[in-house]
Amino acid sequence: MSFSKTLTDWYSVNKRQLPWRQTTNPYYIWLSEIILQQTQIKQGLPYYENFVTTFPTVFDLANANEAEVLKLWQGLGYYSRARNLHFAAKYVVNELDGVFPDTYKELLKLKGVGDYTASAIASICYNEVTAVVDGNVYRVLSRYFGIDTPINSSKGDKEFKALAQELIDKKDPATFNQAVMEFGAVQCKPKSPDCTVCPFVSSCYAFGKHVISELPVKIKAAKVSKKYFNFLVFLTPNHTTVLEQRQGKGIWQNLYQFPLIESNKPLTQKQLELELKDLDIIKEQTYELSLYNKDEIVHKLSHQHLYTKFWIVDLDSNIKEGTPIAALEDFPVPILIGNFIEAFNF
DNA sequence: AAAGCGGGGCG
DNA sequence: CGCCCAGCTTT
Repeated sequence: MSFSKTLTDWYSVNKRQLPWRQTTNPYYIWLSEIILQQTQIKQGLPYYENFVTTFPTVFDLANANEAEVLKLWQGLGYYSRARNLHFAAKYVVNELDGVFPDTYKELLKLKGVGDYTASAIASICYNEVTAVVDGNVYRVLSRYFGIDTPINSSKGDKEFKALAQELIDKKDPATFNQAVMEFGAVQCKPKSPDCTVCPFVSSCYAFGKHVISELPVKIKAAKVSKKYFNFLVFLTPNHTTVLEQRQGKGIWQNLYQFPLIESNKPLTQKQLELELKDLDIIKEQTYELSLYNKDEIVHKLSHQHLYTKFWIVDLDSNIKEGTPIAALEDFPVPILIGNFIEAFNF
């Protein structure tokens, strides 16, 4: 039996029921694919439900403010996905009369849509024969065929894409693509897959050679850097604080946070007080400074570890541009800030 | 080609 | 603690 047939037979028996499998509406498929980039289904599912409920059509999404979109995305990470999602929705509405692109090539023009996502939408919604290559596909193909080209290299990119394109079922690319991903997620898992119940066991290279745990090959990432974050939580007599929007290019772009003093080493209270003198908010003010968390909160990103202290700055008088404490929940914030807001007794 | 970008879950 | 997740964009 062919690779494709074995795979799709497995899929017909083992596939999970998921909301985006009940539709071929490109708007919903697009939403699901963006949400699921680098994200496990269990984590992305509630966000998908929220998005389709809040923004039932691409017009609703396009008409929203970016902050509303980011708020709904809060906690999911990789926030450029949300910004690009919103940008692309406006593009579809304003430039394409709300009609989604219907080819791989045109889909690629949407911000946030790369090779994988364009292939997924084109195949699932329009039956275009273009193979998806995601983390699951890398794993399944590298093991079954014994390919040790690093998956995070340009050579690996081309090699696996070409192989998947050979294997894909030309008559039903949508089912094949979803089947290979589902197979990778459910059966050919990263750790300790149960090969005794695998339909490919008799012909799988990695199983035969006992190299399951060595495939796929991936070039290791550089070591993570450490940063020291000092957030200033201002409190005023009339129950406001200060929240600012992150600018520039780094992490959490366009999300909100408490005023931040970043340093290369941990700051003592004395060192921080010196920094405070330069702040506009503090000028001419008397205040009382206290440290909220004695032990630093370590927030781990893919390649940064953020050693975080929250400093409470109790001001004697009110300020002009304060954010009412009651309005805090309306702003999109990084989960690190969100956790603090939830825990702190304002 | 390499770096940057989140947060959660698992062994 | 390291690794992985329905990857993309920028440098």
